Amino acid sequence: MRAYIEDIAGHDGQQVTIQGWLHNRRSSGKIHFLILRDGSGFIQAVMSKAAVGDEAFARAGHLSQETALSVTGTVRADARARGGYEIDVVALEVHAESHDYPITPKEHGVDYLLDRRHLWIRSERQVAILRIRHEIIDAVRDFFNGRGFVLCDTPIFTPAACEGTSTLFPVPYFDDATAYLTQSGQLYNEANAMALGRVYAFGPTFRAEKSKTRRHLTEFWMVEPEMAYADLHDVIDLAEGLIGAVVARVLDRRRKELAVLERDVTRLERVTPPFPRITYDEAAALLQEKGLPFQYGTDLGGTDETVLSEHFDRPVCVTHYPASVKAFYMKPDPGQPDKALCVDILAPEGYGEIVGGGQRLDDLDLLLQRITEHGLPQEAFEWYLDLRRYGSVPHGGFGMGIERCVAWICGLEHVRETIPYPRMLYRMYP
RNA sequence: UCCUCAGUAGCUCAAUGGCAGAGCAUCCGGCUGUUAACCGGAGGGUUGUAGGUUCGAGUCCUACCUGAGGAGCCA
Repeated sequence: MRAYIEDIAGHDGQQVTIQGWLHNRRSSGKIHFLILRDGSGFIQAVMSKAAVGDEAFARAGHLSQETALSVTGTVRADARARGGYEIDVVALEVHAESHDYPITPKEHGVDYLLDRRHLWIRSERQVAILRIRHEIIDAVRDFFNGRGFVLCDTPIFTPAACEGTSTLFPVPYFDDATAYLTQSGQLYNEANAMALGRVYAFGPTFRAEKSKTRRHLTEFWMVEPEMAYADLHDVIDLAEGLIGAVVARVLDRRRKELAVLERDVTRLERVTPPFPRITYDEAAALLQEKGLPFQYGTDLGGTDETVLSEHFDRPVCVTHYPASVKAFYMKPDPGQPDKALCVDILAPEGYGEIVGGGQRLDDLDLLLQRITEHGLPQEAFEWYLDLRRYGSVPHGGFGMGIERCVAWICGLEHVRETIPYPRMLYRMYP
């Protein structure tokens, strides 16, 4: 009977066939220990010379790392085994050999591993990370789908460097036209929300910034919800609920993977709403109190984010940034027009910004004024301005970066391990 | 674009300016409970590239290349 390693506990005492690859092998004269992996897990198969005969035993002694094989044997609970079960081998079939597999069970450098990312993802640690990534994405979808949000994706090709701030990737688009890879579905999301009420987009995002830090990729995934008839508090409540639900889901279903990563789960167990909410002014005071060379009125830098997020034991919501450091479409606070109704959520343990969003500017005249102030071409935004001409309502939303979220929940040093094939400033292979 | 660090065997790393080394991987042999198994043996080198200093350079100097971390930048 074919069985997957993740289901092995349900086959105790039965004879099963595992189809997979040889992860590692140890040998002790008349007994081989074969560590198998099949994508769903890892398990130790025990092959004794007495059980399979001299010839088959000798052959198994030469199997190399990542040989594709099927192993048939009896499942047996064993306290000595990691995972609690082993397989006593009665037969072994090799499907394809593997010679000189480059990733040995010893240490390797980052550059070496990234050049072999297509093989690196076979390792136990990388499999754990990618399964947690899957769980996070699944939890995000369930969260929105269960709250009446409609998945409504936004285009990857966009017509112009719309917001005039971040650097975009240009792409030839027939004849003499140039398209740009999206840096955010934000503007289209607002149109979608006016059509469907509550929507979310979930797709890749591209930034051509020459950023070379542990928090940056040139291609990353972002989930962006947007709600009609919503204010800043609704946006913060939603983001808080999402983060709480995602962390709870991973803690509930991916304990094993977190253990592989040696993640301190007590730090994650504390991540329950409500999260602390502070204003930009309060954050600035806190930073100055801690003696950081922070200049009031500017955006928070990487160090500032790290210090702030380490000050709290759960994600912290920072609101009301100066309007001047935020995008043109942010709605100013009626009580203090120089501040924007925006929120950034900083993950704890120094992981920095994972969410950015706020309430959108819904007044036509003020939006026109902002477009002018930012030196943006009004004609490119006519469709966006239409949203204010035909039944404008208070609305808002946010974007959450999946890779930063995965890095935080997994406790990783760098976002490059959070996506199967990271795209970075100087790396596009494999 | 700038700053810092690194580049030596397939991999991870040693080597005071004085014979190019170890562990792992590979191959051969040993071991019936191993957990990155262990023990013994063998093969494996244009020290990133190009110059320079020196009796002598992996080591010091210059330039370049490649990578890493950070800054700037990044709603």
